[in-house]
Amino acid sequence: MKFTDLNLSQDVLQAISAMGFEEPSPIQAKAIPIAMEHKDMIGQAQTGTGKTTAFGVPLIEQIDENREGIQGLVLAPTRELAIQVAEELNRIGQVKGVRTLPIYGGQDITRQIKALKKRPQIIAATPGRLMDHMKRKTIRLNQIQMVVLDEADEMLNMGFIDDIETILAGITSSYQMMLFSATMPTRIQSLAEKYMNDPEIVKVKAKTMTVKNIEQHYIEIQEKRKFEILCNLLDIHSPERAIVFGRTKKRVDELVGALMKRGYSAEGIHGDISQAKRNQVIRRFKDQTIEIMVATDVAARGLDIKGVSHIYNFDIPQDPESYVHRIGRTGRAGEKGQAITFVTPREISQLKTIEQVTKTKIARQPVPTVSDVIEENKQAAIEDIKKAAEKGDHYEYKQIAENLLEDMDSVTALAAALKLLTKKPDATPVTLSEVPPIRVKKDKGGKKQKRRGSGGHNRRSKGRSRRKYG
DNA sequence: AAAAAAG
Repeated sequence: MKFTDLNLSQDVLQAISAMGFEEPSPIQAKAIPIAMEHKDMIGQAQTGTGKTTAFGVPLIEQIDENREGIQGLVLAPTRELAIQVAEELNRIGQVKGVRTLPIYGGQDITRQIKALKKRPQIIAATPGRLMDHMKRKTIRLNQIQMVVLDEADEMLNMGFIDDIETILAGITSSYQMMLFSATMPTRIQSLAEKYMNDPEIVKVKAKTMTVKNIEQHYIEIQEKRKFEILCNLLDIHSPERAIVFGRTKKRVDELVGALMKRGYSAEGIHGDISQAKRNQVIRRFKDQTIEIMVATDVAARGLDIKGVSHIYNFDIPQDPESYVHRIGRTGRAGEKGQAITFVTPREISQLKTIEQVTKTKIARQPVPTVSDVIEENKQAAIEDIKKAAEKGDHYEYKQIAENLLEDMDSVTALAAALKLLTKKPDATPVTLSEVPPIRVKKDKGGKKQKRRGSGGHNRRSKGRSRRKYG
């Protein structure tokens, strides 16, 4: 099947082909025709299945670019995701002239208000800031024709369901709705029942859900040795782009510091880092100014960055779902990817759970040693010499080399040069502070945790007492 | 216990 079989406008087809797409992914092939008939739709699809284009194409097609007012609304759980969705929609809508504006917290609101005055037809938003605009009446939702809930289960996990309901209640026009979610918990189902009109359900089969082109391994390792081993792995793999996932914000900060101390180009991203900085880190990671991005789970979901060759779970993820999302940042668009998870002996049972739930075998890998690194560096030095020899711009060195060979034999000279070229592993000492252990959820059959009744908004008091030190 | 999201 081709995009040209989907009854799309010339403008959209041209934009898609400029983006380098020819064949729709399974979810796109199913979702686009349904949505084009103005039907409500639920898409159960994991990360990396081409969801954004699946809702983006019908969304853009249905926009009247000559009309004023916001006609399309996409809600996403994280700011980065909102930005990324807006970028993708802008690409799809480029030829047709449909403009999408990202609306998210942490960015100067007057700047957003100014941008809203330029009349985007679509906004891609995180819930909090959108509600802020609604209260300020700087956004009108009386022209909305299509609403998309992206990563709905994650928005549920993050406690956005009430916000979503508030937002939906604030839309005065009638609209078509598309909902995307990797899982379908009851609360999502009831949300769908309440707000959707006889939705068609599109599932992407488990086969395409599992991420086949990602090599998955784990290394059993003591907490204290994690950093050394991470460095060894980075040296051996020399990844094009790598994401290192840590469990806490503090952990991420410390890892970045430690990596930089060892001379790696790494920057961190987590919820306490300013939004401007977060955006900058993503940009720098994309354009390869930095090779390593260290992140909390803020970057686990949905981020679509090309050329992420390696994922390192420095700390094992909380739950199987998080695992799937984290490793899904690699192996995108048919590329190959490697995911390596550090597991301390006490965390082995969690790894087993991940294997069971994801129905994949995660193979154990031996701990890479310093001599592995040196071996790898030797190979790299050899490659460098070969490449330089092929390049042939070393004319000025030839005479020196010949002089040198009068004093010693060629093997000795080359061996010495190779030794000099072989990088030594950096052993700058670093210490990371301890990370609090994960409390393992025990599901003692039947007793389900329930949310407290309505009005049970968990508000944090300002003067919340905090234990200082011991 | 931690993370995200409105300041």
